[in-house]
Amino acid sequence: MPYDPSAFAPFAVTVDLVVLTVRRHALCALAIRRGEPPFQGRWALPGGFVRPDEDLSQAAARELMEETGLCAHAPDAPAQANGAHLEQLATYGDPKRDPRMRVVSVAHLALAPDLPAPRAGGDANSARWAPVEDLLQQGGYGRDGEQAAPLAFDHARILSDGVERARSKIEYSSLATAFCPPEFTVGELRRVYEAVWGVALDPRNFHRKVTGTPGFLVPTGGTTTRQGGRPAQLFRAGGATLLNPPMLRPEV
Amino acid sequence: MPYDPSAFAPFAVTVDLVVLTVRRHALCALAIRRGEPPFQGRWALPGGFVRPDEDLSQAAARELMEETGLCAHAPDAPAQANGAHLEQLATYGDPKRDPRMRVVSVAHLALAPDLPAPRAGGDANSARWAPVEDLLQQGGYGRDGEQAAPLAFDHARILSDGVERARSKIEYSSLATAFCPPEFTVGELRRVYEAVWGVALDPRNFHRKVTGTPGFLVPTGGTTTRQGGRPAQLFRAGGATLLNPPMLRPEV
DNA sequence: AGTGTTTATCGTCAGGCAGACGACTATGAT
DNA sequence: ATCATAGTCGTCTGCCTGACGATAAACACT
Repeated sequence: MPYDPSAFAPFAVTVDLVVLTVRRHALCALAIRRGEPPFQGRWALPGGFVRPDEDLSQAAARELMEETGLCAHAPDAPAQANGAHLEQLATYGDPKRDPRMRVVSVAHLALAPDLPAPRAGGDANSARWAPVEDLLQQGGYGRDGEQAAPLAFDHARILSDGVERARSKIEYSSLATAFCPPEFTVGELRRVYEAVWGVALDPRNFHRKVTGTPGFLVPTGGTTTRQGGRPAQLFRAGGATLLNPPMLRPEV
Repeated sequence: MPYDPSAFAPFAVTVDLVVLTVRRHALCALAIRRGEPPFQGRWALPGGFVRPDEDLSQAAARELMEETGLCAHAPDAPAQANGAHLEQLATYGDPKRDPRMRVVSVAHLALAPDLPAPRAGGDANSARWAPVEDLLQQGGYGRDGEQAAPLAFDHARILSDGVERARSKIEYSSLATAFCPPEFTVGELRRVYEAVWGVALDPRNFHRKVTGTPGFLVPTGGTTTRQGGRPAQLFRAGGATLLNPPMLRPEV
């Protein structure tokens, strides 16, 4: 019986963002410290309400811009400088997920290159990049000895789902380049895979694989020694989005 | 600025269902004929409002039961007889997707074995299994010569996304068994892959692949000749959910 | 009873790709 | 000059897949 006016209750609809980047060989996510109850003082994912005239992806892109200054290039939007990959992740609507009211949150996943310090309404103290293991471990201690409180709401679940999506998606797509600056070396791309998967990869087999996949990497002609050692070729991301055959994640 | 009460507008939240099955060697979806405006008389996906005290997956399972009589076994629910696979697909929230009001729809994907005739509130004329190509082609003619009007709302997009999810997911998971009855033969499973992908597969290589993947199929000891020809072994779905290495979909 | 048809199942073989790893190159640091 | 670091090119072996031949066990005819 669709659309019987007495049959539906109003919901609040929000977007939450899992913004991932690779910093210092670790997969990190953007976390915001909550300034008000509930969960005051706890870390949470950035997010906010969807506006009445906004599509979900627009709302996610707007939040991403507000929190990080990144322009998202979704599949339907033109690519931009300093852009990030943005895609819908999943929707969370447990009736008790927000103690105040019924909130349905459409989570999005954003992948960005390493950035300068985050900003959150000018308050640098209330936003940070944190390794995802630190954010996900329950009741342990972070690297700085600070007690690691669980994330607010069901954000640990959302973050976990986002990380798993990223881990599996770089297997069969060229998405790992979204973690890299516009020009990058094969070694830098390999370190992205190593950080996201948390494993070590053989540099020689990795080089053979990525340079041998048509459309994955396009040489720019330049070289760099910013990682030390012998100069490495610079590449841009090629047009291919799907990797066939995929990059296999080592098991166990 | 989360949760400023003046900052959010109420939305209606619905679940829509992409219910897929394999009938007569074709991938079919459940379609409901709309009895009221807008899009009166057009075909649409089954769905309905999420109730105030219901989780999204509960709402989807309830709608599935109402429309088909199937009990969903989601990953967190116990398996049941006559059960179907159910998972969240994606969420659609374009401000204009429903002309009457702002509706955010959380689409779910259900996979079911071939069933008896569908029911829709007792009105058999308003629900049917239709090949997905018939539902997705715009302005053509269905097999029975009937003008094929596009699906209501953005349901063609939702159905298309659901079909693509199913097509890709049976590559790397054991999900194709969700289209089969509790006991099935290798040939029946192969016909599922052929119908979902729309290609012909080599029976010998397929047999080697599925019987050689540990945990995919468990022999029950029985045999059947319901497909004609030499008796075939019967199998149940094994415990494995991920196929490694995957079943590769032939390209082109 | 024999013949053809259908479906299932086992085997063989060649090519492609991945993991393991050796060898060499080009830079900066000591 | 030597070392450490990182990048790049090869080789070899084993596994998996695609392409197919061959056999097996049922049913439907004649």
